[in-house]
Amino acid sequence: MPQKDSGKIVAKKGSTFAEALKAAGVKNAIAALVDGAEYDLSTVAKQDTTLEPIFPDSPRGLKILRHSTAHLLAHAVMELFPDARPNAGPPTDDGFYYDIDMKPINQEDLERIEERMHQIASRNIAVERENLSRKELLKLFAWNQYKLDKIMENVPEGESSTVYRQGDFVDFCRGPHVPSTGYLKAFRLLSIASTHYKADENRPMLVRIYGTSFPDEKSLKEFLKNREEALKRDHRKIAQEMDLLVFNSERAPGFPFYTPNGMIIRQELMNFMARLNRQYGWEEVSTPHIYRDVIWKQSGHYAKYKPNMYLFTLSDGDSYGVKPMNCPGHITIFERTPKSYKELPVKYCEPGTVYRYEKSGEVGGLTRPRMFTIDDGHGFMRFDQIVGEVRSIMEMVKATFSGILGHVDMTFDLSEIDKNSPENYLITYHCNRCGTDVEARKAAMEEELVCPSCGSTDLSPDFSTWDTATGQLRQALDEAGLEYAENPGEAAFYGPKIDVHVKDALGRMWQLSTIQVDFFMPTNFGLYYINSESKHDRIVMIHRAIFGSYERFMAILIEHFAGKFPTWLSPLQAYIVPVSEKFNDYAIEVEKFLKGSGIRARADTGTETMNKKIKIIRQMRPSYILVVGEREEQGKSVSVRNRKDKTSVISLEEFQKKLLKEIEECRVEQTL
RNA sequence: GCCGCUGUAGCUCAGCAGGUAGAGCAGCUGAUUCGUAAUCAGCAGGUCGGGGGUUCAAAUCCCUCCAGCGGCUCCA
Repeated sequence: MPQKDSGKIVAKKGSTFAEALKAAGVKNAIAALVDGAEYDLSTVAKQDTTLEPIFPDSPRGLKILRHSTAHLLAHAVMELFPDARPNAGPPTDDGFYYDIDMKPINQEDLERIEERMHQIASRNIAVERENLSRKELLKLFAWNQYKLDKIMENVPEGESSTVYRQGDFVDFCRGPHVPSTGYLKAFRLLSIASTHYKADENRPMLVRIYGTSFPDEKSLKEFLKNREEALKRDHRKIAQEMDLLVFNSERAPGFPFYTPNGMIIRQELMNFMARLNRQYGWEEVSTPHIYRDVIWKQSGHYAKYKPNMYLFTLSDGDSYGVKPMNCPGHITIFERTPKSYKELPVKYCEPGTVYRYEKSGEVGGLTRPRMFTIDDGHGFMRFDQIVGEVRSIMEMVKATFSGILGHVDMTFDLSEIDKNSPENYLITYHCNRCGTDVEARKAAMEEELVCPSCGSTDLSPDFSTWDTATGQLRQALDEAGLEYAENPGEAAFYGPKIDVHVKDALGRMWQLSTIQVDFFMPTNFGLYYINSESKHDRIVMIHRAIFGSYERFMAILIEHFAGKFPTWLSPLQAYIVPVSEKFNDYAIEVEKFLKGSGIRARADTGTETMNKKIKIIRQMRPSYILVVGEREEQGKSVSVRNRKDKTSVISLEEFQKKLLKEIEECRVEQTL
């Protein structure tokens, strides 16, 4: 059993951390924590040192374990492929990888490498840390340009750094690592991929081997089982089985086509959102999909987004762009009349379909399509209204996910400006000579920023607008009692934002909702309102989406529910099977009765046997299977089989009543 | 876009030391009328992703294009 926190352990001067832990009766530790820094167990205390053991089942320990397993991987590769040149092998969220310059390998090679890793692990070779001077390091790794690059980048002239050695294998590394290869027991190589050195297309291609590692076999098995489950739930596979959508790779690569079944789910989600929007004061509008290029120039999308847009020019010379975003359309509606401060906020929403050209290698399934529909909303408001509106949107977010998933496990990010690189953002600059304020995003400018009134180049960034807006987002989160992570540098260039992540049934986090404050576009479009002093004042826009996109959200729901949608979303709510042809009439009667109240019911009067029908319909994942025969016909009842294969006999009217209630309430669990 | 893998019937896949295609399911026809996870028989279905080349002969070998999948953020 892994040990719990064993309180304070002191390594006496001159003894190793391993000895100290042993003396304290601590077993299974793989490293030690001293003042927040991680150390090898072989570290010798320079003075009496208070340390904390790191166990492999803790987050820190797991990282170390996986990092060591990455070394083991490189070690095995070097034994099998002496020409290989390892680059980098870090731990990741659920395992590790190692990037190696070598000839492409196949699945068999992967198995051989894994086998060799087990061999090396069982040799239980000590993993030893050595401190070497820069010069020694460069000499040691003279054979490997990648390591040389790292040494030169990371070890200043005249300084030293560390390597880790296990037998013949040595790696330039900060560590810490497990004491010996024998600590690595439960690991598995998962896949072969490839990657450019430093993610730069112009640099050489490296083989990336992914793997994972756990403290024990049981956790590994669990992980692999989970992974397999995720594969089984792949939305592309289930969407195929349930006939929800198709892709036609020749006619429209990357564009989803919804079939009638898929459209049912999509439509239900849209209805759900439409209702919520009405409830929270978001008015639905509809905007064109194609615009003259002038609007894209004005919005700034051309400057930043042009390579991802579908553009065309007609024979009369007019150029058009298909919309990659909905905001310009909503702005066009908003600006049709001047607005008084009393009218704000104005909130428009639309299930807005956008088209974005994704490079061929980037498209895939519903998560990266080239066309998707955002449950988009743009609020136009005064500065002082941000907090209230953000809070209201947060309520919508909560209502949405607790309503659809039945529980809410969410995390929040507050993405802020990186004040060290103001040039990347649209901010105000204050002229130090004449006091004029000018707004600019320096990174997008070709010439130096000068004061528009006096021509001075002495301008200082003024973060006050950003600070206020960020403060308002923070306040909204605080007032809602939510915990959140603050991420400097993650803001959009036009304003700070809140991102919402939701956990699915497999424990994966998905970024869904986003709430963004925007100063940029209102400026570009010259949006204003008339304040109480009859003066023009600045409009602030909030962009928000709750599902994100219908496509992506559907994909996530498919995987979350493994296709077994709550009844209100299910394309087939009642599948009716007559016991034999004799009862076809009653089956049709049941179908008609249920359909009459809007239930998606289908009687199968085909010539197959009942058993076969039940078997085949399984992949369509109907909510309920109704078997009807003589008894049911006599008693005007149905034999109901739910998704857990529980059967019950109930009167037809009662069934209809209960089903309607289940649908009406968007119940996640079946009630029958 | 780049790298690797893959592309054979509606679906899942076999065939690939080169000798012009095969199975199961789905579909169609007929028989069967059946109480909760596949009744039986027959039929039909593919210019093997597109194009080019090598060859007497290409699904199979070579080139090229297209598409799908996994990666291309985690840094020693």
